[in-house]
Amino acid sequence: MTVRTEPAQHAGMRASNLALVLGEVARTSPVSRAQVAAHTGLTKSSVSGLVSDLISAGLVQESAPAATERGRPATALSLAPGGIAGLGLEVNVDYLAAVVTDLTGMPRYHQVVRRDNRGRDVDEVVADLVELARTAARSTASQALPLSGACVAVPGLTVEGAVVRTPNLGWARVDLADAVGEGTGLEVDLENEANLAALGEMWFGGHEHDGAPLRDFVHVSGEIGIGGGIVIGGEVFRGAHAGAGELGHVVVAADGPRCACGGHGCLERMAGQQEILARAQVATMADLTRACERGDQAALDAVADAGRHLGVALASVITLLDPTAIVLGGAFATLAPWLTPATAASISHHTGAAEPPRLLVSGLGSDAAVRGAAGTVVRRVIADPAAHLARRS
Amino acid sequence: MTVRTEPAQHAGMRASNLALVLGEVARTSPVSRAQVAAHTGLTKSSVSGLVSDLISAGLVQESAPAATERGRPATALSLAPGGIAGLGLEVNVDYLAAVVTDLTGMPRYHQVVRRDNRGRDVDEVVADLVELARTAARSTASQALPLSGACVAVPGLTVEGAVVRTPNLGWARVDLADAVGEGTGLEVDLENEANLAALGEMWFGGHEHDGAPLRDFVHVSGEIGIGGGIVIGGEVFRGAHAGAGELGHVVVAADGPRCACGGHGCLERMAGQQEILARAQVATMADLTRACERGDQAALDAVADAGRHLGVALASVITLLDPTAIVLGGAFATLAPWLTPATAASISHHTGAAEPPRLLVSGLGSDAAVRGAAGTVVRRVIADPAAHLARRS
DNA sequence: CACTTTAGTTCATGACTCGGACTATATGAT
DNA sequence: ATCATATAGTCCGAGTCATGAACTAAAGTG
Repeated sequence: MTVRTEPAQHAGMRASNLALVLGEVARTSPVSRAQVAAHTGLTKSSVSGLVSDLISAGLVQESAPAATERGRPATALSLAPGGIAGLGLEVNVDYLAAVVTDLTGMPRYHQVVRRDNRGRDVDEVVADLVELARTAARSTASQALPLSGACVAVPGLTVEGAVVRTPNLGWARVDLADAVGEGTGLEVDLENEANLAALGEMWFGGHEHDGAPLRDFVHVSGEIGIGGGIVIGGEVFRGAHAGAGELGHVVVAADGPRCACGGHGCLERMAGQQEILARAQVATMADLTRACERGDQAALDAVADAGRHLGVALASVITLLDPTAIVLGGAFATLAPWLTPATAASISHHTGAAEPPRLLVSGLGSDAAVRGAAGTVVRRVIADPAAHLARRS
Repeated sequence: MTVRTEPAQHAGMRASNLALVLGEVARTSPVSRAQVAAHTGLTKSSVSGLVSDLISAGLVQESAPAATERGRPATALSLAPGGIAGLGLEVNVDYLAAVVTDLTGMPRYHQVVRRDNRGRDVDEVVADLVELARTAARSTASQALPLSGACVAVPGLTVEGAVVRTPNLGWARVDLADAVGEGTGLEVDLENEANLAALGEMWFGGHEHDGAPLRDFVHVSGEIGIGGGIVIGGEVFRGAHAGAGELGHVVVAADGPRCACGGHGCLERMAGQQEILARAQVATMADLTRACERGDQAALDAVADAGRHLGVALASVITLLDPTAIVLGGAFATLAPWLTPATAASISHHTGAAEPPRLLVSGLGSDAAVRGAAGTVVRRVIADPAAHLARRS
């Protein structure tokens, strides 16, 4: 039922099959050419030709023949770790970060610069980010890894390479993609931090559902604000104006107080960090965690209450989107031991679903977004190797 | 970023281009071959060949040459009204319905049988539906219209041709697709009534956004229950287990009473027909409409209150899904004059969105789902004409 | 050491689309 | 009238790419 918009030509056929083969290699490596042929439905001869293109492009490598049961041993194919790499960057309220990931998803460079960026001059922060990116690029070059591009995680709404607004950072109309692109010479994309965290969690979080990686889930990131990333069929769901997934502003109390967003009774207003800290009567998240650990009742009550509100929001998410799992990330991951019991109870109190989604806890912490950003770059090459071949020829 | 799963072969290339050309003809008819070539990016010679296949398959027809500015006049192409047709069926709480639609979307047969199907023997109702389908098929045959298939709208959850559960009809595990298929000799699909109503509204409702048909919206159908259909990029969004879009069970009152679904404070429990009628102290929806028309305060209050609750649910839908519009259908369309002011106010009270989606009212009434069902069948042929060519050869 | 089994390559065949040459049919200028 | 120009559509040779069968390669088995 998909509306087709592009003509199918011979080049497109080859591009599609290159992607098919490379995707198979990425998913189940090591594999032989014969296995790829069997899994994809292509013939052995076609696969041979396609693979030789991918090898000469440096995206796939052959390794030592592995003996099979009988017959001629298969030459194993896998993604080439030295083929290309992707640069992930992140601007956030209290840190800047950079990560370089190779084709296999392995991190090859990692740097975090902690500093409160609220109130700082925007140009200064951008300059810091560009410097961080250039250092990462130099390190990558010294490893003889060509960078394919960069992706920046931003805690707010982005449209076509520009930051439109970031509620908790106070930015508006910043041409961040251009700035980083000029500073590094790379193609740069911008994307919402919550969406990238969700993707990072999918690719690198190690969660599984029925033996396969999660493909339909909602990722909740409790940073200063509460963000949400919706992943459907392995892809981020953005809505009509790239504003989808704003879990923090789902209504959890119809008669609730006014939120900074202009609405009333939003989840973020009722269960955001500010509210939890105030109710627990502590100053920082670290203090809150310590208070919970020593069994402080005010802290435990504040967290449980936030968990209940979170459950109300998630109940609506579950009935509307029917995901297979919910992943709690950011501060919610840290608070999970005291938060999730209340959340799970609240979800089941508010839904009648026969098959409730699983409630998982993120293992990546605050790295999820940068790693997702770097992953986005290399995944793009895996999804369309023909474009990469065309660029380097 | 899409994961490719099928090899691209020559036949697939042609199939894709047939769909591309037919889609162009469907979208902008009448068109000339030259225009199709310009819009699709295919060459004139390829388009000629593809069009001649589509004409000999009876899907496209040539009409009289229309004079252009200069040069040789173009032969106009359009969808053939006599090519194929789709049968849409609907089982609902208080009626059965059948509609036949030709390729152009024009209804060629329409029949509704009103009768309360609650409590009736399931086999009897199925037999009635099959009889309705056979009568429709006979009428279609007498018009020399070949039926391509059928689609049944069901007020509940369906999985692979079987009804899993219908809360308001009390059915469970009914192999409806098989029953109708055996009775008519057609390929039969089952689909949720709310989803089909949303599609019907998109294809036949006449709504527009920026000059183009709506492609990202949420359709709310207020029948006995409250259903929701989410359309994203022109396609129904189903979620991981086909359970997405259950707007009726979004939480609108965290401390609300228990709902029939097992949850608490669901929209349907707070603003469903049962609740509205009870609060307005009238017996039927017709009575309610009359009461509203003559300005009865209890009725007006009951409807406004439902509108407020609906607004809370829609506020969450808007922040989560970011649609371009909300379409109110079913009973909500009838009650729109008294309902929408409260709903719109409630939405803006609970969201801080800069660009609130438009709140539209359905023009199709309770026909939306059957027409959507019939449309689904013909759209499938338009989206994949190669499959149709293969079947008839 | 022949036989079987599996992996991967080679090459002729065929199904496409492309692109340019060609025909058809109109309008407008001379 | 006649020619130039513009546009629609067809025809056919050329090029691209997957297929499928025959072939080579490299192991294990009896």
